[in-house]
Amino acid sequence: MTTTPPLHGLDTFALTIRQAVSSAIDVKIDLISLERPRQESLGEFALPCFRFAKQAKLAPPALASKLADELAIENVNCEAVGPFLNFRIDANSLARSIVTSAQNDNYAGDNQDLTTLVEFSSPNIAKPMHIGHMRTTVIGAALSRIYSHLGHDVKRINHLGDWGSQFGKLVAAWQRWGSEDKLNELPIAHLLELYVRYHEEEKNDKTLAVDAKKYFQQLESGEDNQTRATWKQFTALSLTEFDKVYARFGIEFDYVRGESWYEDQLDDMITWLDECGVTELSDGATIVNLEEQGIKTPSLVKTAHGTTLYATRDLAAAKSRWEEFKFDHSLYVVGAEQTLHFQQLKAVLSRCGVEWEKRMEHIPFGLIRLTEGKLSTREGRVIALVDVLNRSVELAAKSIEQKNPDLPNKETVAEQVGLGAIVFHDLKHQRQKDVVFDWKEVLSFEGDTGPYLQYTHARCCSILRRAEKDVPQLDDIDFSVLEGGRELWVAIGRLPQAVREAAAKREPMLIANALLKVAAAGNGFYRDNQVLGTNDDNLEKARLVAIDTLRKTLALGMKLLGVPTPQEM
RNA sequence: GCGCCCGUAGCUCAACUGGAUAGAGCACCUGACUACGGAUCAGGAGGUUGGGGGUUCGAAUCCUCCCGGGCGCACCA
Repeated sequence: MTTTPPLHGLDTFALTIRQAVSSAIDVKIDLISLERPRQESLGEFALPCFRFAKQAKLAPPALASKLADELAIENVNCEAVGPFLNFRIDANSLARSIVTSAQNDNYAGDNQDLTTLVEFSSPNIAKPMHIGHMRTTVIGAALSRIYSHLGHDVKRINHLGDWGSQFGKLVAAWQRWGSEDKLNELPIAHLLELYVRYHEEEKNDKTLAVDAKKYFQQLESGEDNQTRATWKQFTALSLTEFDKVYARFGIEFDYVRGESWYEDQLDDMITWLDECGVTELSDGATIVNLEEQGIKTPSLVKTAHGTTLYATRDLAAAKSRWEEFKFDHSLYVVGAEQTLHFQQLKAVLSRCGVEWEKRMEHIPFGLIRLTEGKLSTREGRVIALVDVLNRSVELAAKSIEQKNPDLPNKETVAEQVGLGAIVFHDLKHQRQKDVVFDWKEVLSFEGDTGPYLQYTHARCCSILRRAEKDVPQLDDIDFSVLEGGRELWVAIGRLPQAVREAAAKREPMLIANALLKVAAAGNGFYRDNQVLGTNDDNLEKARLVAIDTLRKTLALGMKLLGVPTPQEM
């Protein structure tokens, strides 16, 4: 897979500069990596000369100024500032190059021939989705789109929590206190009520736990019994609810496969582990010892009373996916609290001697906490995901009523803005960090927010709409008119690198930050450069193209993140 | 107790993975012309990067020891 990646945005300039420096100081081009100057005013690229000073037998500042004198790069001016060499791209070719590049539909894209699995969202059946599910859903969906844009064949997998002893408990509760009427009316709420009641009464009623175990064994038996029928009903009802949420986020899965989907592969999994010679018995349970892999806690694949566990199912899922997809990458967008589980998973497979285990990767993210403490479904410390969405949309609607009461499609736009705020807020932070859920902050529409991007996008659409003509062809415009937009062109030109880095680090935040810079520069641009009504056809044409390029770039980035792009708001 | 993650402006977060004077938003203060949308823009104030020590040309970033917070540590998922 050593095809050279396509050059987008500032890439062409970076490459030219690196080539020139490489031959000037006789250092392999791979070793020359450009950085960003401290201040944008210094230029677009910087090269710290410390690393090459020794070989050149010059002090870093001397080398920098020597290079500044010697280098002659077309359309690039270089200047030494102390030990740094700063490169500044000629304004005209910057504008021309970036606009041309960003107008391409595949801007920041690639055609990497890879198969990438992304497992994300994965809510539990019979429980409402809460804000804890938001991060995996939003991050997973964003990563999927990013890889897709880079040409990967992406398989989105929703690994529903639809199996396990909890369903024995739920069925036990259902048998005692369940109500068909309530179930039909508010399915998830009723199931949650049963779940909570089970845990309350379990302490005093020992027969509950006995029943729960019995029902789960019935479920696992594979027979077509009453327990299974009940479970199927719960699953279907839950999925209907989940799908409503996914539809609002604009997310589609390629495979909705719960843990139960791997049910008939579990025996084979245990057999396979036995054949690999990695299993042993411990207190009646079947385990895989991982001490040699540096993990003290063994992986438990079968309980003493013969039922399978989370680990068993995930092992089966991993193997099944390998056999089906022969993936290049298999990413698990799952909370950081499950780090040990994934280490164990990979370690077990490693002990079994499979090579593809290395292609599996846990993408952890910090958990969402409330100011009152950790989320707990049982203790009622939850915020339902739909509540967050609804409140945000409601607030967006209010805002529209205030700012733009004549807007057509108010409801649709309110939905787009409300969701955009939430999605962007989630993706703005580094994955790994815990976040404290704060209504005020999540529902903010000002400053570095989703609505800010949407607003900038809408302003562009507005100008283009008022122009009442098609966006001019590129070969028909005078780029010298756009020389003043340096900040904007640089911001747009840096998006492709942000996309590549976001993909490599599995960190959508990098795109979010790059987009904020584009929007900020864009707002400055149309403030300083009046587009319409200048009575200068040449000027208007070029600036229309500029606005269209800004609009297009924002739309691309927002699409990757999952932030809707209304044309008016 | 052991392992992993985190600690940066009053608050929420950045800082190109070792580079230049640590940057944004919120909140606070000041300002924006009958110009394409004020969900915007321009400016001000705000910092001993939790603390000590070390590595080197150079540290928020790397190593080490403390302090503080979070998560996890086999018959739940």
